[in-house]
Amino acid sequence: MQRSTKQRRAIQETLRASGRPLSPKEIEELAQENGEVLSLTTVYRSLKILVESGDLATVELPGQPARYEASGLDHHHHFHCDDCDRMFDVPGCPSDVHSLAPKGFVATHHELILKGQCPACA
Amino acid sequence: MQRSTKQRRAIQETLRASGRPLSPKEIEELAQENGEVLSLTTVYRSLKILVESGDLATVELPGQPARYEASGLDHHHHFHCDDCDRMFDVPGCPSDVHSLAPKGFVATHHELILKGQCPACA
DNA sequence: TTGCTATTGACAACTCATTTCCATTACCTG
DNA sequence: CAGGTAATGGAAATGAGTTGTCAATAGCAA
Repeated sequence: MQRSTKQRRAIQETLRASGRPLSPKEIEELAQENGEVLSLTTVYRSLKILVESGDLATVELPGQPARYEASGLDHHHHFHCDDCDRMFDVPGCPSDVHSLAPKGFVATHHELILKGQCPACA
Repeated sequence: MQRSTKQRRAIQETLRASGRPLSPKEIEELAQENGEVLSLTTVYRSLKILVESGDLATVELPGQPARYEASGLDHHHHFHCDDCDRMFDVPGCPSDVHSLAPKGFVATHHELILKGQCPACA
C-alpha cells in the first residue's frame, strides 16, 4: 500500500504552488529551495506513480524534458518562454482547429504551443 | 568547398519526393529502398549542413526525433498520424492564435500539431 | 589522369533524460 | 514501541538520438 511521505507531499505541493507545468528538475530545485529534502530519483519515481494513478498529466515539448501538471484541468494549451525556458498554461483554444486537417485526415486531438516571452522576461 | 555527392543528392531527392517532413532514420530507409547507398551517419552530417546553410528546416514533435523539410514553405502546421507515426504538412493556420496569450505574455510564434489518423490509416 | 582534400561508413563514444539497484531510512499498523 | 515493508538517495545502468574518429573512398580542378 502507498505511504504518505514528506517527499511526495513536497512534490505535490511544489506543483500546486507553482501553478504551471514543471519538469522533474524544476520540481527538485524548487522543492529544495523551499527547504525540502528530495532527490531527483524520488521525483521521477513519484511522478510516474502520480501519472499512473491519474493525479498528474504529462505535458511534452519538443526537444525538452516532459513537464507535469495537475490532471483534470479544462482543455487548454501552453506557452513556452524562449528566454527562461519555463512553461505556462494558456486557457482557451482556437475554435476551428480540426477543420484545418486536409481532406482524408481524421484529426482527433491537437497540441498548440505559443512561444515568445513571459511577463517576467518581456 | 562543398562537393556534390551521390549521398547528398539522395537525401535531398528523398525529401523532395516524399513531400512531408522526414526523420533521419526515415530518410536513410527511404533512400535505401530506392537503391541508394547511404549511412545514417552521413544523413545526420548532411542534415546538419543543410539546416545551417538554410536549405532545410527542422520540424520538432514532442517525444520524437526531429524531422526535416525544405525551408521557405508558406507558414503551415503539421499532422502526426498516431498509427503509422508519420508526419504531414497542413496548410493554413487558425487566425486568432496569438490572441490566446494571456495578458503580459508576448507571443512571437507558435506550433500547432494535429493528431489522429492519416488517409492511409483511417 | 593525377593529386588534393572533402566526404563517407563503420563503430565507438557521448549526451541527457530516465530507470534500476540496493543498502538505509522512516511510515504506519498492531 | 516494534516489526514489516514501502520509500528514499546516490550511484550505476539504460536507451535513444546524435556526434566524433579515422582509415578508405571519390569529387573536382589542373
